[in-house]
Amino acid sequence: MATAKLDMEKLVSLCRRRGFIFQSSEIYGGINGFWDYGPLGVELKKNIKDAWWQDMVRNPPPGPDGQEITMVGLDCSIIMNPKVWEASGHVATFADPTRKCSGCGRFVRADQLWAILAESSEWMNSLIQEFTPITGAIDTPKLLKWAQGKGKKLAPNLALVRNPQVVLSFLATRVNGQPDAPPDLMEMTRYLATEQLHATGLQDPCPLCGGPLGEPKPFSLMFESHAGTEQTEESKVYLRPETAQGIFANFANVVSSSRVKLPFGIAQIGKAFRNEITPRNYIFRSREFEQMEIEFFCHPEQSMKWYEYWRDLRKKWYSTLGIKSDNLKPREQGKEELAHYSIGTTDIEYMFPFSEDPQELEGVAHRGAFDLTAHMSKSGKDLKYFDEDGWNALLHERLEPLKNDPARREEEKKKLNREERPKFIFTPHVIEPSAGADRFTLAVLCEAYSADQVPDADGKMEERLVMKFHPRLAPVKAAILPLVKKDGMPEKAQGLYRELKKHFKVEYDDGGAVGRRYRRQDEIGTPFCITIDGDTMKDDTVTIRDRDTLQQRRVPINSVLEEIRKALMS
RNA sequence: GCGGGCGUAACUCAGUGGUAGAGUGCCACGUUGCCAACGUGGUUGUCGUGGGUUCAAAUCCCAUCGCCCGCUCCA
Repeated sequence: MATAKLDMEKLVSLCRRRGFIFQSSEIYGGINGFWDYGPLGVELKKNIKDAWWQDMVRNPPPGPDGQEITMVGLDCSIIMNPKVWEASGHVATFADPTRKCSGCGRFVRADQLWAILAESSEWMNSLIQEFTPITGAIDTPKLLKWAQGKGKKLAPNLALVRNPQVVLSFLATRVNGQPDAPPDLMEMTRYLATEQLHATGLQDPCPLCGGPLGEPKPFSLMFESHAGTEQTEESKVYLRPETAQGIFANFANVVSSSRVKLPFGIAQIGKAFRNEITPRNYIFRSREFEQMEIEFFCHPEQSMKWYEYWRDLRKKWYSTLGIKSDNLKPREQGKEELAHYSIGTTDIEYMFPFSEDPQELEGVAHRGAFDLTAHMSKSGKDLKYFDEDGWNALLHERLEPLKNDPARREEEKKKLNREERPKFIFTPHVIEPSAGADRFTLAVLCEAYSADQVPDADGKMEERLVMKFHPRLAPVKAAILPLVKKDGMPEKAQGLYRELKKHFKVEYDDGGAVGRRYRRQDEIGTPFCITIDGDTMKDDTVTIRDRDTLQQRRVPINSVLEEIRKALMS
């Protein structure tokens, strides 16, 4: 743990120093849970998003039966009609009134308070054995003893524990005042939680520490804003907490406009916002983040096959971009963990250095027909799919034999329309591979970070900091370096630089000794250094230095483009 | 949100009431023919922020913001 934490700090420091990631609004003291990508960070993240788009949308691998699969893209607005979030369940789920304990600061769902107190509150379970609520009898000495013993440990902020004399006297007044209506368990508990009855009225206790709970307040993980001039409840809008709902809301548009047939997927990369209670672990859990999501629509009967396809494909994708499989942990969620709509979910997790446990990079969820059904019922629009191919095939099969008997043919057609056609109209099931672009960027940074030993000019071994990015993801693909700043080398090098920058992000650097320049490139993970030396001037060859092996190869200057391209395809 | 720790240059850090520092980096010039070379010169600060105590505050006190760790939350 100690070494893991150290690595993380070094990584954060490197990312700041070299311009990968900055804290947002730093000159104003920063803002918790928001991050900026610097000049190198933006290249890295863009490469990640481009790789995803290329490999999943433009060139997805064949499906489970070797067939080509259909993928299209979408880019939806961040703010949508708020009804979208009512339909998806986000408004309901997050509008749950929550109460904050002023003692320990923890939050309790208001509607679950008494259930939690009755079932899983440790101090309540202990306290309940000290009195006999059925008769309403109160054993004051027993309660006092509890308050001074077990109570001190279990419920340090409970009024009874903090000030037993006063609390018990309030309770006694109540019991003696209305002997015909003894307090029930709930009322008695509230008395025991109340220290200043006249000032505050009866209090509800925190199930964890016994402290008084505040008023219920709706706690939403969604950021709110207003659209339009008036800031009223009617103009309230939300910043999307996920990109997925924009896809569902556009399902019918895509089907009717782009000639796609089931099964097919819709992909989207975009920002999402969640007002996380505790943003933590660098860019891992931030309040503004970017998702790379696919909603893959398929026939319900084939959905398990597609679920497995995406689960396996998505894990493999991370490996092809240089994430060691040892650090990648697919984890099938347990039944109790699953969201209520999900038939199955696999989290693809990564062993980040900041945690002993693997943390989620991506969730591949089988969402069934939940989302389309929800939007159908909320919007009143038909989002079912009509399998025309299947229907036409059936028509052909049944009507072809009757082609010489028009009357029977017509009759059979009517019958099929009545009895068989509805079977080809259904709500597709959805497989959702939902990846975090920032989380993967962080994983790539963690995975790439390494220190090795290399000999310096005197042959002495010394530490070298190197970011071993996959060439495809590296923010800079190659550095063009004149060995020395004379004899026409800079000019020659600049010529090559101008040629290469048409194709890739490359850097030109003629400052200082070449060794220093190599190390600088190592630290930002540039896979290749192209050096122009004296021989280049004679025979138009250059050396290509490999970041990881430090080996140099001499190649013709006009083959450099192809050499880099080859590495990017690997 | 609670508890604990921390906050000084781009980075790592020293500085415990009396002139704000070091190393690294970065920039320029010279030199330099292959792995953080060398020389010379230069560069960087609201000491996180605000207030208080004091003749005097990076240093002591209070508040606040941010970061880290733990709790909690994570559809």
